[in-house]
Amino acid sequence: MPSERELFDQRLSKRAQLLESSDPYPARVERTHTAAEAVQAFLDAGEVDEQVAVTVVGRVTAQRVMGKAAFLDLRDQSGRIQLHFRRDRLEDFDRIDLVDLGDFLEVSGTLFRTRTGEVTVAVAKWRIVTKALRPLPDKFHGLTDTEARYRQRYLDLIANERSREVAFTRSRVVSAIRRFFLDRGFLEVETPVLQDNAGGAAARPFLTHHNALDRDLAMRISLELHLKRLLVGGFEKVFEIGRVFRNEGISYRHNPEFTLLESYEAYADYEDVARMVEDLLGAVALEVLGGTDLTHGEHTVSLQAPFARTTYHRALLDHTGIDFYQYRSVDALSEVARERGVRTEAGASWGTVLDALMSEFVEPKLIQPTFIFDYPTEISPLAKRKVDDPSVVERFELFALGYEIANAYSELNDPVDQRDRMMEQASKKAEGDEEAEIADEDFLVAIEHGMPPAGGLGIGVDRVVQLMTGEHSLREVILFPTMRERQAERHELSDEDDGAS
RNA sequence: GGGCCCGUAGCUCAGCGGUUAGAGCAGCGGACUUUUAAUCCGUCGGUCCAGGGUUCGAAUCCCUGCGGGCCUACCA
Repeated sequence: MPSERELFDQRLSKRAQLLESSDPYPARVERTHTAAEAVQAFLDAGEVDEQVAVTVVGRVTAQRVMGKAAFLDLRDQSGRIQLHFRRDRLEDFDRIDLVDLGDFLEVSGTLFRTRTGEVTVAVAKWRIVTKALRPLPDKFHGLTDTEARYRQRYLDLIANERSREVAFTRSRVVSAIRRFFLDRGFLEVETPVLQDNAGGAAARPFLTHHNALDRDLAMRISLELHLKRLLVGGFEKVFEIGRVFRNEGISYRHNPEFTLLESYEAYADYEDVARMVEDLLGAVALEVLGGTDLTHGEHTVSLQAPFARTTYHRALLDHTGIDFYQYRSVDALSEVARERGVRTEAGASWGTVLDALMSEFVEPKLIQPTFIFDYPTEISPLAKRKVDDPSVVERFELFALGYEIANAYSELNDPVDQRDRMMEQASKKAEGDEEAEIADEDFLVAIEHGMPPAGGLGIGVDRVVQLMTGEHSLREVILFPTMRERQAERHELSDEDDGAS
């Protein structure tokens, strides 16, 4: 019955038939072994047929029915195990007609090895524990339609081993990061997602509204300003792994919500943080991959410390021949940028033009992990100035495979300088720069009470997962990436009568 | 945002101006008690993304829209 409607109705009617004698959705199921454990138990018991009894549960992924016998494949999270049903052993053998691919079964029996060598459950007792109403993707070709893979990730996870692997790797990356910080004595905290003002990064926020308070709120774009308040409060090492939201374009490198790690350590500076980042990435790679080398297409990247280091000024000079100290005005700088084919927008600031040059000529070349130190003050309003050159700050970014992995500074804790720089950002914002930093008065008041010298760090966790998995698109490492709204869903089949047909 | 490509059965795909749009898998009926992409016979199944246009004739060509992918630009 090929139309979606017919397939659905057919399964509904099987469900109704099951209901006559049993519950196709029981709350309680038995399980003595996972699929993998069952096979192992058979091996451990000396591979004697029909000796080891197991009860396994899982989803039916293949059926090979032969009149008086049937083989079904049952899959659980641990793997797959084959089931053998025989008419001469089962009074309810014919009920396998009510089983469809995708149903969940609870099966008890003993283990044996088939003629072709596969460890198999000789089924003595079985029942359907979840009746599925919609068909699964093609058992052989799987699900390849990228849109369907993202919109219906559960189908992707059923059909594609790789998608499961990436999800597992992501989980391991996050727990490795968390363990790294906890082991170093950092306190894990959670700070507000809903805020008066979204600050701490150059990005546009999502805006929302609290009805009871009749108050507009913004969703956070970074974790920074609240974590620093905790430094004021006396915590010396804090970190947060949390979702942030940026109201910007969507691409294979950008999702409107992504996971950011930020850490702050009192009495450390950015040099200390750089060493910590080397340790962190090495530790994560070791735990997730078992080594510090990883291959990405034609590139082999080594996360073995120490990473290459250069400065913003040096890197730009090396890759473009531009010595930005020679071009102190926006106009002069824009002119050389234009000569090199970098178009700059009308209201672009000096720092923005520099950043455009870096993005164009330097960052794509940074395949091996490379620290870029000492950023222009103008594009780093929350970082502490270098003592010997106030036009640059103690800030580094770490690049690998051509994209930014980490961003860190010696945190600006002079409240007067901070206020001045926030006001400068605020006036840019007033002039129409939507990504300029806001002046957060509450934050300024906080640091006016004294924030200890500290090294801060931000890492895009999704990017680290990309690095570790070798996935090209961010959407492959985010289980449910943001998608455009889909109109005219044609999936609403269930509001017909649910028994009959 | 710009450029290129894609959208046909539940899934994977063919058909690219000419009868009534096809195949494999899945489904349904039948045969088959150790199969594993089971096999064999039969069979059901389509808003060819949507709307408009060109044409004697459109899944096929053109336009618009919707959705997606890749590349590119900003951010992490």
